[in-house]
Amino acid sequence: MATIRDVAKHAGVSVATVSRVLNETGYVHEDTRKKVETAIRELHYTPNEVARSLYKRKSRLIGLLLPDITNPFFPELARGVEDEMQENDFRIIFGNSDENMNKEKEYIQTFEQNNVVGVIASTNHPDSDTYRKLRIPVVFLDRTADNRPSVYADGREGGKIAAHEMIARGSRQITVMQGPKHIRPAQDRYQGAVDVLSEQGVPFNVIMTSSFSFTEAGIWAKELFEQHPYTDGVIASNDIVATAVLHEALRLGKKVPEDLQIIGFDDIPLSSLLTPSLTTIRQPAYDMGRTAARLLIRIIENENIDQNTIQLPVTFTERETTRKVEQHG
Amino acid sequence: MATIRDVAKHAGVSVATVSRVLNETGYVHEDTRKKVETAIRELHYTPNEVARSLYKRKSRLIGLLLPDITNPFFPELARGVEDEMQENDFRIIFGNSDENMNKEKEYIQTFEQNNVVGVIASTNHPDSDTYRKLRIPVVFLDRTADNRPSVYADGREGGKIAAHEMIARGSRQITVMQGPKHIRPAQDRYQGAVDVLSEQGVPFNVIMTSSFSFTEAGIWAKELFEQHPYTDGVIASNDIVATAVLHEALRLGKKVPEDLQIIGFDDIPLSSLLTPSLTTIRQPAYDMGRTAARLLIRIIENENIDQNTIQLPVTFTERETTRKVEQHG
DNA sequence: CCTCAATGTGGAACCGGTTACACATATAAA
DNA sequence: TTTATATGTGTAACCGGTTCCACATTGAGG
Repeated sequence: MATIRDVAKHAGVSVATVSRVLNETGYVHEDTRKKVETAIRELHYTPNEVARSLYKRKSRLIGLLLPDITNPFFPELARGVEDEMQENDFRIIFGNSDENMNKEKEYIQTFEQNNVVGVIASTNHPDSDTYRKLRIPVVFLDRTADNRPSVYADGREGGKIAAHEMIARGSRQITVMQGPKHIRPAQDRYQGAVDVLSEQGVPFNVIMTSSFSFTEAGIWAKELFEQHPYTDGVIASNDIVATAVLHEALRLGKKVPEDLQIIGFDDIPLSSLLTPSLTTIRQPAYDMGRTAARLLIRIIENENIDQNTIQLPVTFTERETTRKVEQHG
Repeated sequence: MATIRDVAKHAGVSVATVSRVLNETGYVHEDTRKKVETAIRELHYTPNEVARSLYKRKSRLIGLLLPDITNPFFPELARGVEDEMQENDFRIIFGNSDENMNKEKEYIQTFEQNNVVGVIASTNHPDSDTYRKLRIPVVFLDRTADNRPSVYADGREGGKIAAHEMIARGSRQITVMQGPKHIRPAQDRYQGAVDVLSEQGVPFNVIMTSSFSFTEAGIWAKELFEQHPYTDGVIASNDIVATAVLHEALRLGKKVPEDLQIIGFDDIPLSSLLTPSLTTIRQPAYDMGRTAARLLIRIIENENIDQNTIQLPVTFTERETTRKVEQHG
């Protein structure tokens, strides 16, 4: 690999000059620039980012920490982040945390050790020391932290909408699936739904779940219908469990949406391809990723930020696991 | 951030000594080691990986290049790679190529510039200069290249199995969906299926598709039934299009598997949650990822490799979009 | 008691960039 | 003509680690 000194020698100038043309800083005579550029081309030179990063104490890398990329919601998020970062010449060191604080810590440490300029993290503990002590800008994604940069969708509102729509469509024996306790957005959704249901005096049951994994989703679906065989409406904690519930319901011979309505959460890509296609509370995952990336870049580049925490809207995405609401008027 | 010199001063030794205890190289007196370790702890010192990487010309980073993490097959792959790497103290710089040679080049360049020790890539052009000239070990994942390290599943065999099983289950008007031309594994599957169908003299049609995206999958499904309304068996190029075909078939009122059988490819997590659940040719994605990571690590660590290219088996995963085959005997 | 190998430690060069500073030259203003 | 300023370039220190080499010191073997 050619170094800047090779280029300098080849072009008959000093390394400082080469560095200047590389970075377009300081004065460089037009003729000199040409010579240097030729040398760079001839030697196929590309600057060593590591050396650069060492001196500047800043790389062009950012750290991305997500719970589990195997959950189809997160690839969308990741893709949004990546596309925006790519366009701005930042690259990504990526890790899955499995919602596990130790793994998180390990990754955050790696990020620091590699001089990343910023971090985007979906963590359940934004207030932990790990983040408080971090001297690198962080944007929390799909999570909130008071007054720290974050991009998220309004889970509580989503839960409320789900409950409202479920009631409006006539379900009266609703089951709410409470997502994993330690996952904040899951709890928000749950709370939102429960609030509305209580307020409206609609009876409901709760099924607790402890993960979002595909393998376990089926188990909870079974559990649901064993414990509450007569539910006529399920508000699921995300589209994965909603899919499992739908699957189990059909297996049991229930008619969806006639006997049973289901509302999911997230709107993962497959939701619209299910049969019946899944009614869900959509989160604009890709946009969230892009927005978070954009926010982080602005922070890194020291632009002044008008808005630290950005909330993106959730939208009720009506498909076929809910009945049509009667037109009034 | 504390540096090695801070630690040295604090412990009353030279930086060389600190480095020795850090790396467990050379001779260090037990008492000295203790002093240094205390200093490290007291200053919360962690070595700067960038400085290390600069001198050694090797980091603890590896580059992972996948086509599109939004396709549910790849997160499994990625997860396998990550888990194995994590356990061996390697971290990942990640990028999506969108099967686009320019993006690939860009990422490979970033990888080099950041001194990654190895690369895992799903590329359709393993023989391009980009990879030929790369002086960093590469393992091709989900792709083959003669005699270069690679981990993949036997797509051709998968295609054959699909065709055989389809025939064995009585479909006689088979439609094979030919995946994107530029994606090698897709073509292998296609070829495998076509070979068997031709050989057995079973008539079939072909639908060409040009991507694996969710949004377009629906379009091809529609196209399929417009052009070949009487097909009684679809061999899809992957589970995404298979899902779309299933969706469209049900929408058209077809009975699956009675009127129409469908076989997918990959076995993405959602396949088993569809109704009817999807019969598919399973690729052990997670294992493929782990295996590729393991292979790369062995190459990096210069262990001698008995087997350069590792082929993992595909398995016919019988579910509900195919009929039971009659028991003979 | 002497010699040599094993043990223990520090100084300084090095990795490949960036940049502060010194120094020269050309040009414009006084 | 003198002086201030803009333009152009090079030398060397620096970023924070690792490692080569030189230089003790210690202990075993002869």
